[in-house]
Amino acid sequence: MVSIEDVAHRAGVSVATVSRALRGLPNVATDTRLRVEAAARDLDYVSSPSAARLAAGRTGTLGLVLPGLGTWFGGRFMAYVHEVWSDAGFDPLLIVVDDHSDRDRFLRDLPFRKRVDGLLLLDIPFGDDEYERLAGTGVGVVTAGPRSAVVPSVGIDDRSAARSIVEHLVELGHRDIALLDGSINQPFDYTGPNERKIGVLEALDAAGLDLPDERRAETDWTPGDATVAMERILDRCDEPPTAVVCFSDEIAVGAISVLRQRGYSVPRDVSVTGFDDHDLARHLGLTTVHQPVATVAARAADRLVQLVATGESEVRHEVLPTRLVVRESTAPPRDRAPVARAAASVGEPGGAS
Amino acid sequence: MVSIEDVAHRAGVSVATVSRALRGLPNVATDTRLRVEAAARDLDYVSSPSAARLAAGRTGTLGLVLPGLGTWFGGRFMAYVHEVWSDAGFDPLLIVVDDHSDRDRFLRDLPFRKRVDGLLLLDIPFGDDEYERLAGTGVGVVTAGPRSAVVPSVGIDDRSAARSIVEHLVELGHRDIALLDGSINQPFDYTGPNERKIGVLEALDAAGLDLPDERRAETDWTPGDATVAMERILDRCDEPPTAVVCFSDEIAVGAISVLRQRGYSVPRDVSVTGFDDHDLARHLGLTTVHQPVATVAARAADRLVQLVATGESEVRHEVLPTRLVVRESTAPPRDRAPVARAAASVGEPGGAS
DNA sequence: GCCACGTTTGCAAGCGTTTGCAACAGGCAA
DNA sequence: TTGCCTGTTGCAAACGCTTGCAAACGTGGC
Repeated sequence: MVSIEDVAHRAGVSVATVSRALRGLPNVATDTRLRVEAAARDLDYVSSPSAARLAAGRTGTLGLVLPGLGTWFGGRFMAYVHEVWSDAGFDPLLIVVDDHSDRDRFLRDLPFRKRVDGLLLLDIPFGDDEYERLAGTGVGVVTAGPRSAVVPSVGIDDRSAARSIVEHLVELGHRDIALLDGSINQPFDYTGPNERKIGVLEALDAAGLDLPDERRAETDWTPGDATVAMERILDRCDEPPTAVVCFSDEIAVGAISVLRQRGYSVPRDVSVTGFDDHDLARHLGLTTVHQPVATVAARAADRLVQLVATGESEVRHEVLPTRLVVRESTAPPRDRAPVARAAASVGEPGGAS
Repeated sequence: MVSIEDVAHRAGVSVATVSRALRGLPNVATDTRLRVEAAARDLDYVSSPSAARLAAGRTGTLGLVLPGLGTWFGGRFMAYVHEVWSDAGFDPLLIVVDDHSDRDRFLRDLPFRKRVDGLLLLDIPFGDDEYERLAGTGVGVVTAGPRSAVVPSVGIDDRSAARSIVEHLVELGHRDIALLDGSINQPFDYTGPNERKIGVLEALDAAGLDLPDERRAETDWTPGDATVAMERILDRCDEPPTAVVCFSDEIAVGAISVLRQRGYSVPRDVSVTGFDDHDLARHLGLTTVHQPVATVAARAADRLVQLVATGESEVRHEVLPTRLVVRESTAPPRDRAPVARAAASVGEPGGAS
């Protein structure tokens, strides 16, 4: 293994100079730099991150703390963050905080100590004192989603986004609206979903509508579980709802599949809305709220890089716009004639009744 | 920052003993170990990975080289690998090799040197000499997908999986089969897709069918591009195909959306098949091939861990089973009556004509 | 021709571990 | 009692870099 010392010998300078030259520090004469670079190239030298990190006292690593990569959103977010961080010369360290015990352990053990220079917390809310505890370890902290007084954040306005979905349905004339919440089995109230819930309730309230318990069910964010939840709602209601609000596009797909199996046509009998604007949503004709995952992720990632680099400490909150995207899964409710409970149209993928 | 030395003082032993005790090495007396552990706990000590790595000459990191995290498959794969590796105490390092220039640069610069102990190559095929070059850097190498004589691998039999899809269509009576290939804009022939192509051609051949150019188009694996490809096929063919084979479920969704927009009913007018068994495939009623992403990823990840730990060098190839999953997007072709070119049924998400 | 000054370079002390080797303590057989 | 062996421990040398400080080296102004 060729080390910095070998390069120093070959270039006829000290290791200190090699270090400075190769990292592009300013106080190196141009011809020296050239000579060093040539030597490094000749020897095919690559520097050892471990050694550099130890010596410099930085980890060159940033932590991304998120609730699982299983969802479309989580995977996407991680991809964008990765890109920004690698470009900035940081290695990402993934920390999955999936349930309550994960969260407790995370907070108790602070498992990122000596491993990261900064932390990006996605959608996992903490109390102010908990943020203090995290920041108290000396790492920079930025959140994507949760807003608090102590750490900067980047996010969307989940509440008003959710409101706009419901308003859309109300405008179409819906009054019997059901909610497929995403929170069961979840460690805690993820900020986003929680805000969405509030938004939905606000909008319903403003329209003079209510949300009886039987028109509401919780899911674990997977389409599979969404089918169970949708079935529960249908089983419990005398009249099916005319519209179903879902907290993610994936949930919406599950809901739609159940509705169709039961012989309801979407959107003729029941309108369904999603949330996210999943890659497939457009091709499935799903009415949803577009949220700029790429931008949120990139901005948050970048903010953390800046914070770590400059040590700036301004607690600024960035809110990125969402956009209601109306597609074919929503329509005015039709007159409440008895629903034709035909068998699901087998052989029709996502097929209509 | 509390260091190993502080712990040593507190426990009244040398740093060497602390190091050994905390790592669970055998040659430490039980009561010493206990004393050390207590001291470490009292001081809230965590060891510095950088220092440990430098001293031990290992990086504690494994590299995952893949073509992007954008697809469902990529994201999923990465998630499972991450889980296995963190449990084994390794940090994953993601290296995205997205196109030809990425690949060249990867091979030229070997950017993982001094950064990883091993490399897991997903679906990016190299020549034997290139594998030699990679392994020549001293890191362990395992592939997921490509098979070669020099490195161990884990994968599926893409070829026979693709064959089974086509056989299914042939059995249903289809003779005009189109192919939505996934390879345009791709850096190179990803192993999987390439094998799938061969499988499709083999099966068509065996059935005495051919695949004229106009019934074949390439996509970049996104549903959006799949729509373009599907349109191209429809525009070029006098008669539309009665079945469309797609190289991923995401491509299939794009294809279906175009078909429906053009007024074809799936599967009544055209059958469509996917590949992967995407989370949503079930709820979309998509006929596809299930491939065990979780198992492939976990096995491959684990194989690399073993290889790095033990230095074993057996080149074994593991092939995991796939399974044809017939759902509602395929059916026998209907008689070739002129197709009713009705307008797309607006308001029907993925709606049938 | 001298001095002060800015630029470039080298010296050497870390950074916090791991690990080969030697030392040491007891226990046991001779 | 002595010697040997096993099981524990400590010493100290790496590991390969970064960086504060001081020295060396011009340079231009006087």
